[in-house]
Amino acid sequence: MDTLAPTPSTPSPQLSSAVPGLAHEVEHEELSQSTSQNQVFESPLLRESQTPAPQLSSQLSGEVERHPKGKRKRTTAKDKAILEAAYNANPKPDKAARQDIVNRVSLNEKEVQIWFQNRRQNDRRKSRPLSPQEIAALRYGGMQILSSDNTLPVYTSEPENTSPIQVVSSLDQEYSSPREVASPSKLDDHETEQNHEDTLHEDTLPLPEPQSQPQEEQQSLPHPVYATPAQKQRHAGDDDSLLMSQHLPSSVGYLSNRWNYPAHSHVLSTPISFDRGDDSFNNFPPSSCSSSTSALRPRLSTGLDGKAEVITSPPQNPASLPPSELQSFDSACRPSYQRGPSESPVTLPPISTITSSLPSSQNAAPLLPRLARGRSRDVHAWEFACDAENCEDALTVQAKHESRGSAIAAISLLRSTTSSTAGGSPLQLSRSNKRNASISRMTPRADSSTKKPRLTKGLDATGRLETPNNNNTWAGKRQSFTADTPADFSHNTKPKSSSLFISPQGNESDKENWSPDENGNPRFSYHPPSSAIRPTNRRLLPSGPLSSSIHDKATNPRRTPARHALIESSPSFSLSGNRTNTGPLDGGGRGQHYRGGDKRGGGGSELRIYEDFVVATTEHNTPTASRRAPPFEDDGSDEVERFMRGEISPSKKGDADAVAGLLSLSQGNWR
DNA sequence: ACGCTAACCTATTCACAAG
DNA sequence: CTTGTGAATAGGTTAGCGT
Repeated sequence: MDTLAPTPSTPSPQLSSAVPGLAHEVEHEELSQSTSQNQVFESPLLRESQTPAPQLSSQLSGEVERHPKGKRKRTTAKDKAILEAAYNANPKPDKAARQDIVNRVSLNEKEVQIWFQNRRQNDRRKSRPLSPQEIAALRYGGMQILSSDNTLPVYTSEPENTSPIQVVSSLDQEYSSPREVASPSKLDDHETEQNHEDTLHEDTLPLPEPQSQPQEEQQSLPHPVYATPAQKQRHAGDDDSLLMSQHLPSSVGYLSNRWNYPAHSHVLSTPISFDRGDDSFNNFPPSSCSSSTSALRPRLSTGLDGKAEVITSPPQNPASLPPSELQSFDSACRPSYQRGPSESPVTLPPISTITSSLPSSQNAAPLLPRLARGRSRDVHAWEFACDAENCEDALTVQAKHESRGSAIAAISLLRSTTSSTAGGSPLQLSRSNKRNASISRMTPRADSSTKKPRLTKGLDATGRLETPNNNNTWAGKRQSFTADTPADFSHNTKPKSSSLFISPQGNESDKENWSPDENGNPRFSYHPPSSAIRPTNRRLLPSGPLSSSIHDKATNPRRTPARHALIESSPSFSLSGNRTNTGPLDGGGRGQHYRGGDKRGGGGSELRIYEDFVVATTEHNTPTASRRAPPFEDDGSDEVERFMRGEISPSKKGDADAVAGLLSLSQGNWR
């Protein structure tokens, strides 16, 4: 929106006179001359009272709308362009660079600094890994699409024409890409199943039918290196990401970017978000181990031949798998995770990478400069490094997910993660933590002082893990949450759900999954229903509340699909009913975003589906589910199939919730 | 070891523009 | 009126420096 309102005085007054529409250079010179003097060290306040500024002030005042107290000036398009260029060149300009920029624009240093800050933040948000909820949301969205795609044909009389998109609930519309729309015909039972399986995993959609080319392409994924953005994208998608990218065109850009993030490191790292995961992730196909993994998996999977096979055995929890298998899983996955060369020393800052990928900018530039930076300020670099380092973690994580949770795996993950994090990069840790900071805030902290606890390695996951008693109290201890997981796996005790939620990283990110109840008391989003407590492999699935909440929201026409999907859905979908502020979407959770009740815990509720029977039971229980899922009710085995077939047609009303609920159900079913 | 400072970051709030 | 986005602010953290 560069449509900044150039105030009437438009042609950037200050310069305009001097340099109306000139190129930056020109502008630069002139400005530099004029501005440098004036603006350079203008007090921050200056902008407000730009008037005072000497010569230009008058002009400036014209250009930049002065914003008295409350009014804010918008950077002019021109300035913005300059800033963008500068940003692309170097997202974190040092003082000199900033100064230079200042000279070129009509902003003072402070403003420039802020601009960059905000820009980075913005960038970060975009590239930020999706939270589980978000992913879930997306996933569901994808599901819808898929289902719709698939299903429609089946159910609708017009198999071919029906554009999936149409079918797609409003929610997804934005997301639905042509691709997704894919072939209506493709659904066959297998497919359906398959879709189901990886649902979002389109890549895995092998489909008997040829059409799914995209998928084929996708399948070829496990490339460690992605030279092109496209590849990255693809990669990202190994699973979810891919899916997302496919599903989310518009927003997607941003979503997909997130996923790409890691890609650039050449490492197929699982999106961090996975790590954070709550179970929602588990449902996801292992991102990194796409094909191979899928093959290995005992659940619905794509055959090597690319055919979707439904493995009746519900996706198991790691627990169900013998260690050996887990191992194999793990190993299987690893290949895809191979560390790229870049992994080691992380040199490339993600953002820069991203930026580099961006068309406009001068790609090359960004990277080097950063390296030069003396301070390790370049968070990105470090983060990235961390990511890279974490690849292993990711792998592990992945493995974990794959395995669905062996205690061992989980533990190892947590530990490794922790250690790596701690040792390697505080940044990352901090980052992840910070990301969730809002959440954390929301969550009552036991320890806490008002201040945020320092993010130190020991404190996080590790600490928790080591904290003994965490395991049991299901309720109060959200913090132990992480720690619990492992235990859960091993024990299969109530916290089972927790296992689901475990964040591989084991750090604060887990908090994301925490959601304070209305009272502010900590609780797991998914409260294990009494049944939950049962020792079994049952896993909680999002459902009822979810759907309900979603439903409500979804119905709100006003909400943009994106929002729905991500924000609103997320909460609902999210295992944790509450999405914390940090929504990716909002990225940072702008306060405004909260409005919608994002904060509200939608979760609060009650819906928890447990793996096995859940489908059956839960469905019944959940209003939404019941509504939508009727078809499933009779037998569990086909549920998925049926679902995919569209019996549950996600009618537009299709409300995400419905779909979501179904999905979750189905998922639960698998598992 | 401390205190400072500068730079960053995240989360939020505010304003504004657009639908 | 709602939503999305950009500009600003507040509170924190970290690293480099000087004492």
